Amino acid sequence: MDVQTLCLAVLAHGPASGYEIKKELEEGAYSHFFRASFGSIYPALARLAGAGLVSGREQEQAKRPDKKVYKLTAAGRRDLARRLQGPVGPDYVRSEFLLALFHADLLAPRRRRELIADRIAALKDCLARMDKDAATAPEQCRYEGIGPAFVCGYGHAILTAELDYLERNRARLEMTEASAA
Amino acid sequence: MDVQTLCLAVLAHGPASGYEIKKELEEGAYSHFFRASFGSIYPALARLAGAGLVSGREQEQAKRPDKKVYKLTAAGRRDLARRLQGPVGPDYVRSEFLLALFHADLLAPRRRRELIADRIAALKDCLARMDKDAATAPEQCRYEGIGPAFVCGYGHAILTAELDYLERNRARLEMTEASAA
DNA sequence: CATATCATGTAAGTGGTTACATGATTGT
DNA sequence: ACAATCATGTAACCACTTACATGATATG
Repeated sequence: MDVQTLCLAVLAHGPASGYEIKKELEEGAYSHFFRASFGSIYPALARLAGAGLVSGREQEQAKRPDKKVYKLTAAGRRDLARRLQGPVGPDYVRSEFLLALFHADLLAPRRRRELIADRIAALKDCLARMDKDAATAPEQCRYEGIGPAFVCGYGHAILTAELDYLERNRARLEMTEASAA
Repeated sequence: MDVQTLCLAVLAHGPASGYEIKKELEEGAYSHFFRASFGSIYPALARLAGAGLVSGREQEQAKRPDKKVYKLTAAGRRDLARRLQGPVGPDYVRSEFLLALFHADLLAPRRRRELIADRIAALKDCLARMDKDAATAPEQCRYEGIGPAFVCGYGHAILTAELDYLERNRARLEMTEASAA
């Protein structure tokens, strides 16, 4: 699953520029299950346009640089649907946090506490943003429909479980080596 | 966080060959938060050996190809500890499953059912294996100590939350377009 | 006065995967 | 017979990231 498919997917919810797609990926709902940088988004968009799957139109802006707003073509929407029919690969997860905690025995107690505290803060922050997003104007939301709602609920459930686990079990890990032995 | 660090991490729990490290990564506890292929493991091991962080010794085997068993040197263990002190980056997740469900409106009802059913089966399978592993001989386990136990519990909590969410909410998604509209 | 946001794009570099090469042994 | 497991390694390829190039406007 490459960045091209990802751009197609974001554009399925409405027109956007490369810059806006990036923002969507790092702040929006997609941030929980995908990522991409400018260096891959812009070339992907150019190739999609070349293949006729998206159409871009230059848009002038007052007091801001011009931007190229892309939108899905009919062919692009069909292509996305076709790509989503294909077999889904397994989730790919890479967590430096869990790698570090897996080796808690090599970590100083304060380092363990720091890791856990930071993660708890990040989880709370993320959950707060999700709750706020869900509360504000369900009509004017960029993502409507059953799919986004289902996936957001999925992400919310995972984050809640993580937070719950950490709060219940942090004491086990934060003991000093001496008391743990 | 590269494959070298990962190899160092696996070897911190005991000596292993490249082949065994790969198995550990796709079947063992690490599979939940990291991945790597032979094409990256063997060169990583060679470079670690060159840097004196691991030492390899050829081991002949009856009725099996020879293998090179690597183990951490004192310098390697120090180096791993140092690497784990560094700031941990954010988790990297890439889920084709969630990308597909995010666009449930482009999926046929039976496709949605198929995706959910497959995922539920995979989750149950994974949880069953974890429960079995946890039950059998805590003494002879490759991974002992608080770190692995904590991380396994973490993974278990996430998988359980996913399974729970899917079973509670699958009906929302599996309705036909007609009844959903 | 410096930093952040908005905005697009390219080039170099990297870190990885896939496929290939090789071959005995064990299970179906 | 055929596929899977055990076992190591290389080479070609690929997608993606980082850094660079450019520049206006807003914010602290």
